[in-house]
Amino acid sequence: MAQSQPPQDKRTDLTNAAQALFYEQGFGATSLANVAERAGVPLGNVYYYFKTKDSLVDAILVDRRAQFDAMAQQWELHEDPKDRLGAFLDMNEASREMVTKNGCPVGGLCMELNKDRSALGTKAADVLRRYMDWVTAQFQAMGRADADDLSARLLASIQGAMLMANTFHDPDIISRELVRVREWLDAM
Amino acid sequence: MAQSQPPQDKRTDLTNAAQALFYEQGFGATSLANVAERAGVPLGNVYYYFKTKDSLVDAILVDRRAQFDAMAQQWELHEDPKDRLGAFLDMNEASREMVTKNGCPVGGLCMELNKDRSALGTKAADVLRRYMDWVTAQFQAMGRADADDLSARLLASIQGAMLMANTFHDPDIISRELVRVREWLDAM
DNA sequence: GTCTATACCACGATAGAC
DNA sequence: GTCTATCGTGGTATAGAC
Repeated sequence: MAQSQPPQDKRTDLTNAAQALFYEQGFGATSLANVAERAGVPLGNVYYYFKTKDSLVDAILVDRRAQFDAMAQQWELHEDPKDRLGAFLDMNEASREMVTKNGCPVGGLCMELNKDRSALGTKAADVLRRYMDWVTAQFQAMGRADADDLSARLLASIQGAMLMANTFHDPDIISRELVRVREWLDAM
Repeated sequence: MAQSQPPQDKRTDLTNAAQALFYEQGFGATSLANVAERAGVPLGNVYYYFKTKDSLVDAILVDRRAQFDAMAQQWELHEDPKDRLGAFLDMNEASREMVTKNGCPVGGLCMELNKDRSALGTKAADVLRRYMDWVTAQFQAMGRADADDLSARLLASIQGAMLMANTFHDPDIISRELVRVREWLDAM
């Protein structure tokens, strides 16, 4: 009974390595040998934890969703939904340097996995959908009837700023867009 | 002297096929065999026109720039710079179904080629930069001192809407964003 | 559960006949 | 200029000893 599933550590090492590499290089450009090396695990052993490469990216998509849920839980400590959205914007501001280097972790996967692979594309979209739903909920709490539209607008402006910041290597594009979003929110 | 360089047709067939496939599937996911087949050219012959796969995507980047220049030339028939930007928005509205299926042709390449390949990433960024510069020029013609910032804002909102429309398979995200951009422009 | 060796295939690129 | 055949590499995935 003791330690029925103890070597989950290795599995975690693999998902962490994969998450980093898929983000930095993209899914297609990352080999399982890369992941194994970064995780300090022999290549052959990867297949004990993940039958296919697809199932590995599937696992990191689940991780990303859980990471969002954990952050959202913190943001929801604010009473005012407007402050919750402000906390969400703070997170985006804090990650601007990373995003300028490698793009949006979620948006990048959505774009790449939607290119051909309908199965994985849908699962990547589910992660972004989680962002959408949460932001929508905040606008609803603010009593806005057009919460869904406002949410799409907020996320689109951030996604676009992240893509341009990444393309032009300029983190200020993100900062300036976030300032505008804050003004727009404050005026509501 | 007659027909000194007549078989440029085959080269054009190859770049057209590559442009379509890189857009639909991404650069990394498209093999030269795919391109050759789509163009109706035997695989080995591809290398007569393009020494490497990189030089092929390089050529289609040049094409995309030329395609933009040709469109911009049309838009500039409008006297009022605000109308020129309106024509640019019309183009985006017209391509919303295509973008919903496969994402932004320029943004997609910028994201993918910026992931690892610094050389090609810069060249892809140059295409988006061309959009930026043109939009900036219109805002300058409108007498706006913050033309560069306004341009980044306009393009970011469109890029973000395109990414979300593609992710969620919903072209209306693009249309709604374009309506807002038009209102924002009209109020200037 | 772990790791080595390897099967198998697809890709980019080249050689060389025509 | 065109096309076939193929080389070499590197990828996913598996077999099987430990």
